[in-house]
Amino acid sequence: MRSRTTLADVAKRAGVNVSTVSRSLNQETEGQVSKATVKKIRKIADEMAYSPNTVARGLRTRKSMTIGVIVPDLTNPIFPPIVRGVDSILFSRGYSALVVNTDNNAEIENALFDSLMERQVDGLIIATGHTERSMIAKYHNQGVKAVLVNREASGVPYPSVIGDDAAGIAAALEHLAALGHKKVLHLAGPTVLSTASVRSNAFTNSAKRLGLITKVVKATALSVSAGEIAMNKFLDANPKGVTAVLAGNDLLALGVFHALRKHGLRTPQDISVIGFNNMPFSEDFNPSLTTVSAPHFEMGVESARLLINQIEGKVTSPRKITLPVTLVIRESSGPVPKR
Amino acid sequence: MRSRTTLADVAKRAGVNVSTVSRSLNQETEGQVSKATVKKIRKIADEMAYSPNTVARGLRTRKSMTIGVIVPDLTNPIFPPIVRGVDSILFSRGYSALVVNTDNNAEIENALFDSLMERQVDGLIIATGHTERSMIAKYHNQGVKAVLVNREASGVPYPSVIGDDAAGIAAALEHLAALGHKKVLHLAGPTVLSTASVRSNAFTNSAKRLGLITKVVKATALSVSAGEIAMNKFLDANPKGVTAVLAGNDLLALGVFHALRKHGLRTPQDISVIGFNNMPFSEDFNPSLTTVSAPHFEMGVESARLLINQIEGKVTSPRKITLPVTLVIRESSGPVPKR
DNA sequence: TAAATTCGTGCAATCGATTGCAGGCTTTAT
DNA sequence: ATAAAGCCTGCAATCGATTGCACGAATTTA
Repeated sequence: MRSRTTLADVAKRAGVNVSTVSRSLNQETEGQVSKATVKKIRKIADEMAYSPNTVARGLRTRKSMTIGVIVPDLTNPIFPPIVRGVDSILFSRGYSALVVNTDNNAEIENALFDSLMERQVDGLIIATGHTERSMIAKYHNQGVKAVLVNREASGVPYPSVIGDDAAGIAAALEHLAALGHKKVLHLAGPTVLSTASVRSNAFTNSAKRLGLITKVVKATALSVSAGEIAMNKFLDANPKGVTAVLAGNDLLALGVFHALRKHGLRTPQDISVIGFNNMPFSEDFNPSLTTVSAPHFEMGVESARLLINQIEGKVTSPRKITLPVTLVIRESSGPVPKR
Repeated sequence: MRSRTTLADVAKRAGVNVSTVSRSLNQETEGQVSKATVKKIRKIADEMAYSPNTVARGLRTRKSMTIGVIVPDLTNPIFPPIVRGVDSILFSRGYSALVVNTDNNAEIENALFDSLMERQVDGLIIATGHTERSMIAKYHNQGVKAVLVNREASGVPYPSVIGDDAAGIAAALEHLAALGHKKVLHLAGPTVLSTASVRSNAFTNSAKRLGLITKVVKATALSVSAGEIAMNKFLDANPKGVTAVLAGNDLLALGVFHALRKHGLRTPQDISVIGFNNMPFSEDFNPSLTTVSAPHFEMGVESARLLINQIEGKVTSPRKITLPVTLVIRESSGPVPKR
């Protein structure tokens, strides 16, 4: 890389001290310099295509203008919208995002955390879902500013942004009940993941209120293959156990589709399926997936706002933002089959 | 953020100069310090949980250990795998990736480029597809190290990593020809995007070789909605014009599905559809999509390798890496309908 | 044994910004 | 007219590392 023009270069050409150049180019300090000088220096800086060295500035100001965004896996389609939401706010405020993937692995997460700290990130947006509090506690002990997104955060010392999972689950179950379903399976994710346990609890509560007969099975991960395996196992044991499945997320629901197909069952004629997230392309599945739509982009936006407020010491923002979700009814849910 | 322990802190506790600490902790320079001292300092540094300040180091060494990754849009599902491939290599070599989205907008791309330069990135991985050379030329003029990924790069001064699009298109057309198709439509992306124009040319060549009757229509973007709009228009004009469609990518193919459904046509009974990329979940579309599978993760891996070699001045690597692609036959392609 | 190396460590400059302090020059107030 | 206040600008320290150079001590060589 060719070396770029520095403050000193501009200063020399303008015949002034670097400090004057620095003050002239900075919004907050230009008042300390005469209008004429500011104008002259701005012009010269423009001509020389000066642009500040963020690294040098960061060293002096102890602010890197960089935010670490910790997600489990970017190839899970709910995360790109969150990241883009985060980015949209960060960029407009001059920050950049350093996105890292943990693959839900604590060891990797630790290494990534260290790497982010070495890079002097100004804060963290955490979208990983482990209920394990120790990691979060560690961050907090080190005085790290952070916001949690898309994960429950009760008892945790950070603000959070989540979708209204309980309301979403309730809406889904009401929809199934209205279609006449009485026996419903919840295919839950592993309870160590916070979204999984929240949705699982919501399922139990709502189902009881609606008087539904329920079963719950747990998948070992929030993935298509884990969903397929768990559902295959369930169907082998209880071929006619339920008329509907509420999955912990859309990936699990997709796994359910695969399992049902393998068992020769049709959706929704034999069994209805509902997912959660309304992830991209869920409308294009076969059949299109009834699911609870969560506002991932907005979640990213709000979490970035919260974090920046925290960093810049603005008024204390709400500790917890819950965004509304909506049930999107598509082909995969239908009336309970007639006997 | 609480301030972290610095070299000076360790030095004071060890009763030595910072330079000795620095040399002791660095792989390449520890030979300059006595074994005993190294051991003692390492121990103290460990106890004090010292970890280097990348910003300060970067200022001095003029290396930020950061790479800019420029993509059009992270929510396009082919990019997350590329990014993760890039990341897997970068992380293992101590680099971090700063991923930015241009939305195919030149103005935004310029602003992001400037921002990346200010952050002193050591190099760029460019996955945006504009055939526009000016931007790339500008990068090169500024002495920026870069690698292009998933885009044609002939006449451009940077190495590149691409899938073998021509072979993929050929395989797809041979498959259609074998199924008896004679009249095939190519739904191309906008020619300003390099992948679109490469595939379009490959289509024309292969089709001629196979003796197919062809039509080509261009969508205004590589997106589902652009594909749907273009295909609707085509079907309105030529209801029975072709028996198969080869789309420029999977998103366009999905748009074709939508348009066909709207026109009451079945896939593949009435019209076969083939996509390109084998993006995640294309196997779950309705019907599952026959498509050309491109190794996106590996493309990310190879591009990161190429870039690091370039940065670290290793042996000149090949200028262009072409990775093999494979046709994945699924439900959306079938025999030509009988009259 | 003396000279020449080698070894281990410290000193101080450097990377490119920001910023407290000081001082010269105007301007305003008395 | 003179003191007080304000306005500009420069000097120099600082952020936390890396690294060329120097120098005394230890080791090798002749």
